[in-house]
Amino acid sequence: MDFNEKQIDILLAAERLFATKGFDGTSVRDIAHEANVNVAMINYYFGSKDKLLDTFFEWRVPDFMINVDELALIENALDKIDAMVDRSIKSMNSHRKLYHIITIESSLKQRMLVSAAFRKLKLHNLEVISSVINEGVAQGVFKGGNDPILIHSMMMGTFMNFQMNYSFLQEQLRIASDTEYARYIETTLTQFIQKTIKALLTYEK
Amino acid sequence: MDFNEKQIDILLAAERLFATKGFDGTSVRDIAHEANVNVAMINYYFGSKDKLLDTFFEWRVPDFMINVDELALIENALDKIDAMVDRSIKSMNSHRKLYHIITIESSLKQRMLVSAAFRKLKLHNLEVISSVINEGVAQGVFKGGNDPILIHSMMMGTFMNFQMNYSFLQEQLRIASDTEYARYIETTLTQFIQKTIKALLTYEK
DNA sequence: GTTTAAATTAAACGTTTGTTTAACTTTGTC
DNA sequence: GACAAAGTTAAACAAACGTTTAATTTAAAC
Repeated sequence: MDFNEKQIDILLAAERLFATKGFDGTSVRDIAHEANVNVAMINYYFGSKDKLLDTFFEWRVPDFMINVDELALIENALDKIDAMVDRSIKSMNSHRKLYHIITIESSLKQRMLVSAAFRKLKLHNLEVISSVINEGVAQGVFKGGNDPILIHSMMMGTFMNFQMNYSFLQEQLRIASDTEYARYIETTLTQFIQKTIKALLTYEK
Repeated sequence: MDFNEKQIDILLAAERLFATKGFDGTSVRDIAHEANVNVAMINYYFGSKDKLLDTFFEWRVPDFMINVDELALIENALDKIDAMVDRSIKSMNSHRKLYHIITIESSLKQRMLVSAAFRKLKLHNLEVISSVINEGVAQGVFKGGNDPILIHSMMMGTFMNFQMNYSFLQEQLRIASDTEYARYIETTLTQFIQKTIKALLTYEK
């Protein structure tokens, strides 16, 4: 999957506009204008607006996959949790606007290609977190009886909530800039999720 | 705010369609057809499509407010957490499709009226959870140093994640019907969030 | 330098969008 | 039963939508 300069202009323009106005709220003319290309170029290169979204997501999806090899090097189960959360949040946060619109689009309609690719991504990440937890349980570090699906949902949902309610949370947390908000997510929020998972996995009752 | 039969037909039709196709993805003709009314009736009664969404949300927003009086009767801090989570999830779950589209819409653009009402709602619920936690800390039941904003985000985000990825989660949890899924949210998911919050608030490190 | 394919353009395509109009029917009031 | 207001309708509105066309320019190959 390699694109020429103009195609990348279009993909990046689409990313910016989808993130602020959503898929349906963005017209191909908006994208063409933002990318400084003729309207017809979008259909010429990508076929259709729907296929542009599909292509776009497939272009980005590898960035969201949790790197298993990296985790394999870590022995301590608690450290593994920390690392996994850290990498997950960092990758989602670096393309958080894309993650935002993909979540919205695949939740609204079953756009086949996007939803299928998104499903594979979630499945991969779910399997990673499952194996990390199971390993910790086997080592006797973690208590059993916790469904990885719920922990995965908690992590993803808490992060997504920071995406979807960002203006409310910026206000509440008294954060002025977007960059400071991004930093907050990669420090305080990350630590919170790490702490939450570890608290859960070692909780008595 | 009282509506006649036909207006309620329109509001309910809009709720169904917005939930499945989103706001931008739903046309006024779709709504008119679903509600078995003429297209012009929507503008006649609500002014515009945007105002319909505003009116719609203001119509439903009281259902999402956590009832403070109910919580005041409970003395034990842990029980109070349980009750608060239970009521929050139940109210969101009973109108979960609406909550879904409101979150999406207010995250995409600053629809003034909707966002303002939604902001007030979140502020109210955040204050409730803050006071419950602070009370528990004052009683010595909870450890201090936990930001209520993060706990609130975790609860809302985890629930919302079950809304936005429901087809993926239905598959993973091997749940066949929507009603069974709703029941899962009100039992297993609710217990998970309750446990998570209590684990956090009593966690050592 | 000619030929062929790819890239790019402005214009037009047919639909669909939200909204308004103007005619008509129903309902309630005196 | 006449009158006014409210409710309801089919039709039309202009604007925006995604997409396609046909003409033109650019680039590459021989």
